[in-house]
Amino acid sequence: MKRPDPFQALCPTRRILDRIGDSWAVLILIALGSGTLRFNALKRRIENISQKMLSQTLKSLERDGLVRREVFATVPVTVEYSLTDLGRTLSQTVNQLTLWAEAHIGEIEAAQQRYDRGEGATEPEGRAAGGC
Amino acid sequence: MKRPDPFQALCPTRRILDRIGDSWAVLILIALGSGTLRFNALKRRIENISQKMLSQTLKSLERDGLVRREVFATVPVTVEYSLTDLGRTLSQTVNQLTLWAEAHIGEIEAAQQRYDRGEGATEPEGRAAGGC
DNA sequence: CAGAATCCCTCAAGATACTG
DNA sequence: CAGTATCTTGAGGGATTCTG
Repeated sequence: MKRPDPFQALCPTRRILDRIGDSWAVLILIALGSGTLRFNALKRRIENISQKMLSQTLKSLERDGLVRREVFATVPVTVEYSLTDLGRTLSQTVNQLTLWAEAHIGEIEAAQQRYDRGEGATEPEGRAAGGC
Repeated sequence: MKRPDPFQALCPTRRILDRIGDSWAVLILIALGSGTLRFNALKRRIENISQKMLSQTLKSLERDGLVRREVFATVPVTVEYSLTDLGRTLSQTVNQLTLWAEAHIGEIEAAQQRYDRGEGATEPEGRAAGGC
């Protein structure tokens, strides 16, 4: 049997990779990883996301079966978003990535400074490394 | 201590996530995961990548300390690319993602069809439709 | 509150051509 | 072979406005 080849542009696996490539989608997955959230709560949680991108990304995540959308007929209407079982497994996998990032961010920044020092970096760099 | 918060736009962790978001970078990481490759070999391996994006992405991966570039003074010149130790650990982490993708592509495609069909059903279908 | 619909504009990526 | 240097485009995303 043939395994999916991510190097071929039309490969389904490639499509998943592209979804991960969507920064907003990943942030939503992470945000919902710690529990159900309403639309505006999600918007407040993820700094700088526009409501357009939020609703658009949520819709495509729902379409992929990763996020569940529940509407409650209150006044005004209430909409809750949560991860499906499938979404939860992806969210956990993505979390591995953020763990890697947190563990290795220091090495990466060190490498960058080394690199920039080797090439024609004429600017006196004053960047502070470390957490947020 | 303060943990990195990926929801803040300037967070280092967010920058790593964005790097993963770079589809070409991920494909290069995967390609080099199975061994050293020369520039044009890499280009042949990854369908549809332009030489511009290849050299550009390689440069930033090198800057991040993920990829090692070695030049041999042959005629014409030979350049070999390989993963650093750091790059290898990231490549393996990314591989988890492709494994997830291969395992769940069927569920996702089923969900999409359900959604496109007027979002009536809620039954989880386990049928696999993947494969390139 | 939870979105849909518009306009608008940048900038990332492709195509092409040239070089050491 | 292994790149660099321009030019051009188009679609992704921001800002804004409107609605059930």
